[in-house]
Amino acid sequence: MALRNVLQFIILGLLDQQPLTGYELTKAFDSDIGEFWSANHSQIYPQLRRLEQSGQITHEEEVSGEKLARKRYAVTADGRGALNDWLSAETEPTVGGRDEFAVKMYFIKTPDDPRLAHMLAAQLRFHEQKLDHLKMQMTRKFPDGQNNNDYGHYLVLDHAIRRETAYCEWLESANPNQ
Amino acid sequence: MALRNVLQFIILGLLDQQPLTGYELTKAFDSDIGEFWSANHSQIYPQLRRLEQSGQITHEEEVSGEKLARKRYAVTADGRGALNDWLSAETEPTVGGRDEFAVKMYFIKTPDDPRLAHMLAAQLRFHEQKLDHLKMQMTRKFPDGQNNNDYGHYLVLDHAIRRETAYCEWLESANPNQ
DNA sequence: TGACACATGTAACGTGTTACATGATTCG
DNA sequence: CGAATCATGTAACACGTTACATGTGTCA
Repeated sequence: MALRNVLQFIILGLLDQQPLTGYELTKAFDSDIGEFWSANHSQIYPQLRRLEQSGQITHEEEVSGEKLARKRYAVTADGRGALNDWLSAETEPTVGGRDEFAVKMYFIKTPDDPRLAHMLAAQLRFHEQKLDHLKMQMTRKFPDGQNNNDYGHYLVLDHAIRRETAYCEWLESANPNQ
Repeated sequence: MALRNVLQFIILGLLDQQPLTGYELTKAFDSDIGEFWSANHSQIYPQLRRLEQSGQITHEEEVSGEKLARKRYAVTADGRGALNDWLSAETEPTVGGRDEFAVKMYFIKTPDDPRLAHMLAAQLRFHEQKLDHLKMQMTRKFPDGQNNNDYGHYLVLDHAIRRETAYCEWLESANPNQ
């Protein structure tokens, strides 16, 4: 299977919700969507150029202040078509995402390994903190389960919370001193 | 943070368990360890060459039949040192592994979307099957919780099972018709 | 003798990260 | 007026996937 360049579709999807600048797109990958896909501005700007050249997006210059011109991009009919084709296509399930810590654990031979407790504790601190942060976002954005107009957003947050919960439970269960 | 070339350490770790050929290393990434890291032979053979050039591994020629010479690699003292340094170093926690399906879900606006049920069902079939497979491996390799001599192997299997369980539960909960 | 697994390598390309580079706006 | 953020771009490099390429061993 050829590489599909998923980034282009994510950009189309974000621009379909509302027109955005490259800078705003970049920030979007640091929030909710970043839980399951990330990208730097150095990938985004060239991709925007290619999407515009192929007629899937257009931009308007927006001037704020004296000189600063930013480009606000919007999806064209063509782009919306490509987005819907992508959404409707069968999705190759994700297999074996890379996890350096899990691989390190594979090389720990016995529960007595003196490094084990510290390694687990460090990861647990991080993932517990992340879980807290995600739960706060959930209560802030979806108080009392209101999610009918923004279901996808709710789904990925819920997914991330379940993932981090399972990760923490694994880390706790892996500690033989508990 | 510079890219750390994790692959080299995984190879060292696998060779530290027992000497292996490039072909056998390649197969290792299709089994247990493949749940959290994968690599093709086209990455492995060049990496073996580099590891040998830097003195971290050596190889012996092994001839089977008339002509077929395979190279069986083993870790040197240097290599074992590098492996232990890697294992002992702090591990940058994994953030936001890429998941194309989760990203697609982000763009589903409402629970009424006509594509939703089919999308969820297809993923659920896959992940349920995978979960079954993992559970079978677990009972086959660790009947009655015997894992003291192969703890890491047990840990990653357990991790993969928890991950797939959480994934399935998410997919089921995301289906509004249930 | 044909298919399939074993076995090793290189080349081309796509994707992702880090670093380089520049300048404007806002707010204290 | 200095720092932080807004804003856009390119270049170099690292990593990963797919395709190309070749040959042996085993078993039906």
